[in-house]
Amino acid sequence: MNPMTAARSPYSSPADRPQLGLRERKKIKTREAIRAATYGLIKEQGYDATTIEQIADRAEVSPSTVFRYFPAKEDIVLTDEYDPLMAEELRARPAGESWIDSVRHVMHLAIDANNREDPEVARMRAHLAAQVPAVRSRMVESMSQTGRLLREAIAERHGLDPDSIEVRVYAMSFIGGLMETSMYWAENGFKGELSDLVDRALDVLEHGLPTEKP
Amino acid sequence: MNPMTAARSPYSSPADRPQLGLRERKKIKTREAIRAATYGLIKEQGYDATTIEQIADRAEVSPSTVFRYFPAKEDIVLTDEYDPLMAEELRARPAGESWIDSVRHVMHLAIDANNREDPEVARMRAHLAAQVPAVRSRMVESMSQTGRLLREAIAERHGLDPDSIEVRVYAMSFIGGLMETSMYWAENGFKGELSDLVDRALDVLEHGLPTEKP
DNA sequence: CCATAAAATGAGAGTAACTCTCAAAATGTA
DNA sequence: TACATTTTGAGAGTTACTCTCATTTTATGG
Repeated sequence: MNPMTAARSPYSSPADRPQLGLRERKKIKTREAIRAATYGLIKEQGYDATTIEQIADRAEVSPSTVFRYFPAKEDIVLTDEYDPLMAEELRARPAGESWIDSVRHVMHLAIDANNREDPEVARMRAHLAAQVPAVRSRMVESMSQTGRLLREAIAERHGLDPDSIEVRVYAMSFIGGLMETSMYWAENGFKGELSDLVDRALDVLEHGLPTEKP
Repeated sequence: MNPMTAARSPYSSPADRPQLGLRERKKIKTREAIRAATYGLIKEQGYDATTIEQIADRAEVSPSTVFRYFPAKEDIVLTDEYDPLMAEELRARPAGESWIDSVRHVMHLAIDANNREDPEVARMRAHLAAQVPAVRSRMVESMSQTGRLLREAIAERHGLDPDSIEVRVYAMSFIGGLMETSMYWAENGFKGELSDLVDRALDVLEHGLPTEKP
């Protein structure tokens, strides 16, 4: 599942593209050039002030090419390719483990992988999602997509129909809760560990609100 | 709160604009003309094929005016002005009543009001939200906005900080669950009563998933 | 190594949703 | 009726995105 600030595949180090043809390697380089240009420009000017033309210029490709690699501007900063991996990971968890513990485990995995990759980019994504409606919206869409995988994992565990309203509502309430966790993190200046916030969020999703104020 | 397919204020019948000046009355008429034109065109051609220019033509105003009344195309079909009313209603519920029951009550109120107003439009909104990403996205934004009001009501009831991650996550999980309910309703051809689906959704949000498959 | 197929790129034209500005028209008020 | 205020329309400009087609670049088989 989307760890809310997901980057590339957790296991894709720069070294793992060995016997790819020149064509494929070039494509990867272009993709990364576009992304790097975009992050750079956004850091300098902000999201809205950054145009596709500027991105294309800095990445040394044409605007057409930018759109060939990413369907929309928001996707340049967001796209994560490994949501399916996480869903798989979820399903691979021992059947005896409680649902919440499985989610917790997978979320921690994802966050760790992400931090190992590029913690700054991870924060930038969360920040953009919190600030820019278009980015946030795209992120919600992406997480909802993942929600469909979630449903199946949930349904399997609980012996329910993945298309029942119960499972759908349950899955989406998780998505909503985790999305909000990311927003909270960004809005509060990335204070503390994201994993700790996720733990607190999962507690709420499991048990509801704590009974009394501390 | 957004009853997922909200229309105008539940209490605004055509008769309730009595001693408004000519100016105000005209504005309301223009607003409704734009909306009517939009719904008509969408029904005929679909959302994407309907342009602002066509809408302006049919409503007999200029495109500029359309944008003056609605900030974006999606807002023409969505805008509901009474989310705050629902939040107020929520807070007005007896303090002894359980949180879930309060939400249930208010949701039923909203759905009823909506059905009384224009059930076809209510369905059309849900349908568009399910089909058109831009509309769905705008709806999520709108519900999240409402979420902020929700937080306060929740915090008040539970004696918690409305800005704590716990309350935020809890509120957003409700939003997510109710949003999904609307999608489910639309995707399944509006079969059955929306209120019944909402009840089932709230059960899940309160108690988690049912233990066994029927 | 060369010819040829296949894929990727760039250039350019086109669309549609907005935004801004300014002058004209409609309305309210004295 | 005159004047101030508000609302509207017209038009120009920006930008994200789409489509098409010619050109370049890479892969492949002889």
